Amino acid sequence: MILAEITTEERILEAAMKVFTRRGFAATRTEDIAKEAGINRTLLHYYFRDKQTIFNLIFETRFKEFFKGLFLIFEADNISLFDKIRRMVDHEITMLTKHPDLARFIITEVAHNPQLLIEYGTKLGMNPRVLKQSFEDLVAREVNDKTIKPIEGRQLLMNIMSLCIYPLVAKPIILTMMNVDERTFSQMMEQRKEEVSEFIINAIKK
Amino acid sequence: MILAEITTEERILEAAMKVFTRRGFAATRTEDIAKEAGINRTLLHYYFRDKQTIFNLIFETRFKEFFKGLFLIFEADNISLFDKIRRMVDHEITMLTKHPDLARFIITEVAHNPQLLIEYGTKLGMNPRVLKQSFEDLVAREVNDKTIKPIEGRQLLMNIMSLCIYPLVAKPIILTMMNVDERTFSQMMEQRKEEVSEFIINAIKK
DNA sequence: TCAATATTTGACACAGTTGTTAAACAAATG
DNA sequence: CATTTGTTTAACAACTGTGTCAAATATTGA
Repeated sequence: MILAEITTEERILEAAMKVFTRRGFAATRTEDIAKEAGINRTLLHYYFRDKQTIFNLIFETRFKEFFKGLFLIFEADNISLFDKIRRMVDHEITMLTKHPDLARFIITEVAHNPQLLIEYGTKLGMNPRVLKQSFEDLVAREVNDKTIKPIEGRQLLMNIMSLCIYPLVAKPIILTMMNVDERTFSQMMEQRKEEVSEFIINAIKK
Repeated sequence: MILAEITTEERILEAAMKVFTRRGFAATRTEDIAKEAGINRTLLHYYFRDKQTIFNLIFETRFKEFFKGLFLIFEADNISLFDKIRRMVDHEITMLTKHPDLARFIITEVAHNPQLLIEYGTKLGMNPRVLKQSFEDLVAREVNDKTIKPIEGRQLLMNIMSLCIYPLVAKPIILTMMNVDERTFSQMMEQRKEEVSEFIINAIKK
């Protein structure tokens, strides 16, 4: 086995990532993962105990992917609110465009099993309340200084997340309803990277 | 069987609605539906052929629930853009707050089987393109008249939908991440009915 | 009360999924 | 070449879920 090549173990994880993310835990068959990886089911158990074990590995990775960058921006200090918004929007849309099924996957799995959020959240050392608080404080300060219109930090945060995440979550619906192809959709998302930040800033600036 | 009482058939459909909406098709067991309805599995097959039949009935109902009101507003004539936005936002948030799992259900089922959207869309006589076009025309006119900042109709539409729908879709995540209880969440959604329209209008008005 | 209808029980066949095992085979590595 | 490691094949047991059926029982309406 040459080092530069990807190992079978990685191929399996890669395949599991695809299938689990597309179909979710319940609808995924281990056979589907094996087929996607180009191996058979026995080999899958040779490397990993069972379906649940693989899922946990995948979920941890994808969970991190979904939240990590965002929390880095939350933490970032000495950045103006508007710049923070610009960074968040750009990061979220860029990341989700690269992984179009990621948000839907995380949301539906957490909806089916809310415990996952607690478990992997703490496992990755996230402290939502502290980080969220820092953003809410930042917003409250700007409101107080009357540099932006009055708005609650958590409502603004929800708005930012909504505008970035929803289009990807609802992508299968949007493609049909708006009658656009994959290529056009990508262009629309590209366009949003700029426009959404300005949309938000226009909405709140005085 | 007294007429005023709900029939067993209705009890089953009611139960199926709850379970399917919460868990989706793949993760739902007919046993779960029977238990939720307080009857046994055999009776379920006595009234309905099979799981798929029940699912189709449920999906059609919920699909209509999700899209109907929105399309009515789309169609509505002689309404200013801003009023149309206000109506859409109010309707969407009100409807989704009443049915918190509805949006996630429709989105995930359509993501698993895009054909559903085509099938039930045409079945219910929706013509997305025509309706969407009327909205895009309205926006284009306002942009042309320079009464609002330049924005594509479809981007604006996506923004409106995002701001209304995402918070409900991501509710299980938001509850934990923002550390709020059901009651507080409801209040936040109530607040959004007013604030989101104004947020949008501020974002686009000149 | 009688007959029709609704509901439960228990059993069953069938299909699908999961996880395991033994044996054979292939590839790579010393 | 001999050995280890990776992989496939085939078969299997256990379990779960679906759909069906016959018989027994309960409920209702005529």
